Amino acid sequence: MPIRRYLCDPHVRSPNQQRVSNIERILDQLNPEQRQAVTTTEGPVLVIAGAGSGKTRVLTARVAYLIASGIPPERIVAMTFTNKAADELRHRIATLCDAWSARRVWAGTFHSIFARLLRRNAEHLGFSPNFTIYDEDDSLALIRRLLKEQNIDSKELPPQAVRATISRAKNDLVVPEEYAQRAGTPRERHIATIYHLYQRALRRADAMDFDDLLVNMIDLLASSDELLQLYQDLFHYIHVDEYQDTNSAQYEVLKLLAGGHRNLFAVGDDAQSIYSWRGARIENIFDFQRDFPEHVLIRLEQNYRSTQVILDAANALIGNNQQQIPKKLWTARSGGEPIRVASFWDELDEASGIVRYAEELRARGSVAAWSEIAVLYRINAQSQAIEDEFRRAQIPYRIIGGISFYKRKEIKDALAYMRLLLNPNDDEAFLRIVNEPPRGIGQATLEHLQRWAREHHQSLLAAVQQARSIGAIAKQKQLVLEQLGALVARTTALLGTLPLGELVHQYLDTVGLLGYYRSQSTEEALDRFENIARLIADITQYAAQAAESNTDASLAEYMQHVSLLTSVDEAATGDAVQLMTLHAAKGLEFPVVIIAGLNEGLLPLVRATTTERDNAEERRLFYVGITRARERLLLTYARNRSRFGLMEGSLPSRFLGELPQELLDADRPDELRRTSSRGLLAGLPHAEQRMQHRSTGNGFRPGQRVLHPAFGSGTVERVEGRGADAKVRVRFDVVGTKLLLVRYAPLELME
DNA sequence: ACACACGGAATTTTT
DNA sequence: TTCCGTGTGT
Ligand SMILES: Nc1ncnc2c1ncn2[C@@H]1O[C@H](COP(=O)(O)OP(=O)(O)OP(=O)(O)O)[C@@H](O)[C@H]1O
Repeated sequence: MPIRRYLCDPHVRSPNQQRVSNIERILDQLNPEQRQAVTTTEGPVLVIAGAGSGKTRVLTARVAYLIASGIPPERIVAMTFTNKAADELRHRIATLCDAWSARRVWAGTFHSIFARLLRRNAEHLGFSPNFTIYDEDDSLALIRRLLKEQNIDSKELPPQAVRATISRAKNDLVVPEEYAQRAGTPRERHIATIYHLYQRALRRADAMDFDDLLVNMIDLLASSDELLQLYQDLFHYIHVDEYQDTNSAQYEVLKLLAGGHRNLFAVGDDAQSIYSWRGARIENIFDFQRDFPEHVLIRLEQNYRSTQVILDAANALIGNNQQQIPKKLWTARSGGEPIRVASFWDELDEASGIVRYAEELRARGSVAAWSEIAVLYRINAQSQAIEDEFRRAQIPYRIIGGISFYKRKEIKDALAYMRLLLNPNDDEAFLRIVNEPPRGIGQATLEHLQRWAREHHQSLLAAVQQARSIGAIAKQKQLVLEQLGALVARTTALLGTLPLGELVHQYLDTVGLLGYYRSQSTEEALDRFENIARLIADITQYAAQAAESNTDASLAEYMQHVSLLTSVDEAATGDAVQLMTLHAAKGLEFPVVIIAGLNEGLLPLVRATTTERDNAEERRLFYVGITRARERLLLTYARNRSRFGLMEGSLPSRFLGELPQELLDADRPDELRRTSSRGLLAGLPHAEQRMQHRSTGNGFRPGQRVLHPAFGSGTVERVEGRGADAKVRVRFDVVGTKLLLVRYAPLELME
């Protein structure tokens, strides 16, 4: 069936003065290659280009160009990596075109755009429009419950591992049946069972997890020709930013949506692919070329962001990766400050060194604002020391990502109460709040309740509303439960009749959550109380804003917004140094970038399961970090780092040795030299080299002598399981036998 | 049902 | 060091 093509050639339309000048304005800011990418509006276009070459700028300009050419904004989709990036895109569109268009463009993460579409069409898939989006905690709690029901010991099969496996299966488009068929080991068969039950439970709870938002979107489009046609036609121009980090499920949807018109525009850089652990496939770049053979491939080669020095360092580093798409990248900004490589005694010293560096830049006037400085690190835990130092120096700083406000316990409890108003089948939410504040409902009562609910095919909330008929539960508790149920029902009926903030306030008050925290005098309780107050204020503000812009001010809308927030989305306030992980820095740029913790084992992060492929990804991660910098780069490492509260010697990262030494201004240049040319083991101390052998195949065998930093030496007695979840029973010479998870335990093989 | 102490094990990255 | 999860006592 041919798809109706949308008329969009600007030359065919009546030349409107305003429009033409807009188009000129948009194209003026681009170089010829960029312009080609923007004006090639029909058919598939793939832009593969290095860091800072203007990929995001091109994508934005293209959306603006289409709008200026008369394409209705609601027919344009732009998939971004974060909501914040989507907001920025909208903002740019508002300037380049107009605010009305900016609001109507479909800009957002895959997850948030799909969530919208799924709500509109929920019935097609047997969900209600108010379905709940389960976050990781909800999934995990559910999986724990299922494991218990199946009498599977959570030590044998860690819930987290099950969750990760299921998530990965979904992103790879492996459905439960298929997973079950492929399951070979007992462990896999257990996971297959849980996977199946998990999906059934989600359905019953009228809930989807993050991954379902992708999978169900595919199901939706695949299940109905009519819907597929509708959306193929509506979304006439599809854009994808950070294409190198899309996964199979996302690509599948793109193929479906672009199947008719084939107007798919993707920008990416294979050298910046850093989410393979989440199912991202660099191969999607090649699949694009295979599946859209008529595509136009565009390369951008000028970097507008960084100095020559920074770019040279980045290029040299990434050259150490074997497999990559060759790219040229040059900059007109010749020269530049050398890259400082600072060495410190330990991480505290390192943190204060970082703060001193920031202070100096500011004092010298090299930066005009704190926000021009970013501190990047590999893992969130590293932020602590740095944070403390900034606080001590009274320099404003802001942590991007980390533990989000919305992940705090009291906030999640409050949100769970709210979830029940929208979705009475949300058992996970119910279990979260049933005894929060404490109502004297314990395990025994809950088991009775759950049994009754299961036997009567009712949700827990529904069960509670008829608690009096559950004989197994003590009279007094029946009453408590029934009250709770009635309260939820009553509030649900009030939805839409009261201003949202007021309703939530009242609800959380009557339900006893506010009073619970208010009545305790501990600092922690006070904190929690204030956080909930902040949440209510946030809701009130959200509702007001929504009312102002004439969009839906409903609770459902707010909950959706909150569920799909990404860690970097929280709004910036004031002038502050930015602290974040290297992952969170993707797509950003700063005049000054400080990368902390350039230590072997930390960047690259080495774990028991580390492979050479992981290592290449660590290198890309460092590449992303370096290329965020415009003017100045400071790289730091510590010669000692504490692990488990124990100080240990630590070596500078092998990656430092991969940077051209003439670009560096290093405290201890001799330390950075490459010990041997290449390979996973290069530059590792002896103990760590031995440790590596384990992951490269020389596994544990009974009788093998091993060394553990805390338990000392011992002998392997037994090996259970294989791969990531293998366990070893070790009889230590001093402390006796222990069962250790190979993946985590810092065990070394001894000769 | 719940508060508390104890012991044991361990540190990724996040839509 | 700090987080869990389990077990104990009220
Ligand atoms: N033609 C141009 N003229 C002037 N500045 C440009 C041009 N193209 C891009 N820039 C600037 O270069 C910087 C990098 O652009 P952008 O973020 O779009 O690159 P990118 O390829 O998406 O980067 P990355 O992949 O590293 O995130 C931005 O500050 C942008 O404004």
